[in-house]
Formats: sequence, structure tokens, C-alpha cells
Amino acid sequence: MKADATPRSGEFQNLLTVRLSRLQFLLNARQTDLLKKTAGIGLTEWRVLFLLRHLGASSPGELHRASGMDGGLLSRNTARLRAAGLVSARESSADRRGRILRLTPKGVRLYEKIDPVMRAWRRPIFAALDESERKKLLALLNKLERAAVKP
Amino acid sequence: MKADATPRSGEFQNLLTVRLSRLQFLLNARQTDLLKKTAGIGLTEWRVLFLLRHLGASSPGELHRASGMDGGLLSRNTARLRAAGLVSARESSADRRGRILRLTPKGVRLYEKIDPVMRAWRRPIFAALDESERKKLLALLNKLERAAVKP
DNA sequence: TAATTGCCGTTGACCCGTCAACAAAAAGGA
DNA sequence: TCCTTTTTGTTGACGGGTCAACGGCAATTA
Repeated sequence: MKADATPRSGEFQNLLTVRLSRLQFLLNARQTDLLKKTAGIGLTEWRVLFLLRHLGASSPGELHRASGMDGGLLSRNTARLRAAGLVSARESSADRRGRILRLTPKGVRLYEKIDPVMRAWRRPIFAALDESERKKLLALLNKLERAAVKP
Repeated sequence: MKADATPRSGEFQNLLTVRLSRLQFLLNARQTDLLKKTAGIGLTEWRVLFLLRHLGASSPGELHRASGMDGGLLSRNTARLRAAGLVSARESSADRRGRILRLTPKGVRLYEKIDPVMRAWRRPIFAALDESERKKLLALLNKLERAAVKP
């Protein structure tokens, strides 16, 4: 779903899923752009860094459970991060299938460099909503998610 | 972004873009599923049918401007719909570059068959929100979109 | 009319994300 | 112990979606 300067066809544009993809496209485009420019990594790689920074050393399975991200996606992205020297993987002593992933010092430095950039990006977005609106938005998203899961 | 039964790591899950992709994943999965089963078409193809039904016969360019969808994406999806005999394309008399796309009778019948299914799918989702909440949600999404576009 | 410029739709290349298949290892049961 | 089942991470195949390049055609200008 691409962003368009002159949207028409109100009926179409007001479908919930259409609105959501438009918004997501806009948000992701800008974010990806920033990440590429300031750190040369993609959005998904950034998310992995974020997770490792907040969870500490973790196995791929733990990342999967914590984030809901697909295992394959996680695998490919950590491979790229390892190749870039941002993440290290060592065998788990308890389970030889498992790997323990952790940020390297270089990874930590990159995280600390990007973090303020991302915060700065989020600021004007969040500033568009006041505190009660933010709460309301989260509540609405929660309701929708619950309804969507129901089947 | 996959749906997970037991999300953890609140910090991560509360990032706006993460929440949005989760919700979208849930909504799209179910919708795509329904479409495949009841009509054997994909979500994007359904959107093209929807547009043609509401806009009437249109050129690809008109669909692009009305929907914001990428031209290439439209092209491929209409090709599939044509192959399935749901959409016809004839040369524009005014401009030999342009094509005029329209639903075939078969396409109309399929649309009329799917439409109530999709409405039925949307019902419980929308029912999760009352009227004022729906209004509020749209307003909030609008605000976010405007803030996201700003650059 | 000829040459340039711009528009329209299609195609190819590419990345992202999902799902299914797989191999390796662990856990559990008889 | 041996055999089966489960779990773990990786890989392959695929579809969705974006972007860039292309070819055909129209419009403009001289």
C-alpha cells in the first residue's frame, strides 16, 4: 500500500485494513530510511537489536516468544547482524541446539547511537496525540485485536 | 509480524509500529483466509474487484490514483483477474495506451457473492467498538497520518 | 512534418515476511 | 536401553509489495 498525495474513493480508503496499511507504510518508510542512513541496517534488524538490548542475552526461541516474530525471519536477521559484528552467538551449555545471542560492544555502541535518533523520530508522532488520546488509541487497538483474534 | 499467543516484553510490544503490524497481521490473515476459501482470490485481487465495483469501469491509472496502490501491483493483480475471467480490459478509444478495466458478469457475480461474506467478517470487528469509538479511532489515525507525512 | 518531451501500463529485480520441511538434539516411555 | 515424540534453529520456496527501467503512445513545439 503506497501513500498517495491525493486519495479519493472514500469508500475504499475508509476500510479499516486499508487505513492501517497506509499508516503503516508511512511510518515504516520514514523509519527505514532513517535507519539505513544513520546505521546501515533495516527495520527488522533494528528490532532485533532493540530486543537484545532490553531482554539481555537470549536464545532465538526467547526472542520469538517475546516478540511474536517469525523464527525464520529472526534467523536471517541475526545472521546479518552477526556478519556485521553487532551480535555474537555462542552455544548454550545446557542445550547444544540452542544459541545464546548477545550484543557485542560494537552492537551496544550502535544501539546507543541509534536510540536517540529513533526517539527523536517518535517524538513528533506522539506529540500529535495528547496523553488521553494515546491511552485511548492503545485501548482501541486492544479491543480490535481481541475481536480479530476471536475467530 | 506474527501473532503470538503469549506476548511478553511490554516495551517492545508497545511500540506503535509493532502494535500496528500485529493488528494488521491478524486482520489480514483472517480476511485472506476467507477469500481463498470462498472465492479463490487474494486480498489484493479482492481490493481491485472492490474498486471496480465502486468506481465503475476505470483505467489502471484511475485505480492507482483512487487507491494509492502501486501501479505494478495493480497490473499483476488485474492480469490474474483477467485470466480468471473476472475482469475485462479493452483499449481506450481516446488513448491507445490506456485500457479500460471493468468487471465481467462473472466478476460481478463473484463480487456479490463475496461482499456479504466480507461484511459478515467486518461486523464483529466493528461491533467491538461503539459509534463514538469508531469516530475517535478514525480521528486518531488521521492525526497520526498527518504527523507521519510531515517529514 | 519531425523531434522532443512526457505519460501510461507492464515487466524485471529485489527485499520482506510467512510457512513448510528439515536436521540435530533433547525428553520421555516402554 | 531403544524407540518415539517434541523442541530448536536453519533453510528453501513462495507470495506480497516497492521501485526502476522499458516500450508504446500522445502532446507539444518548431
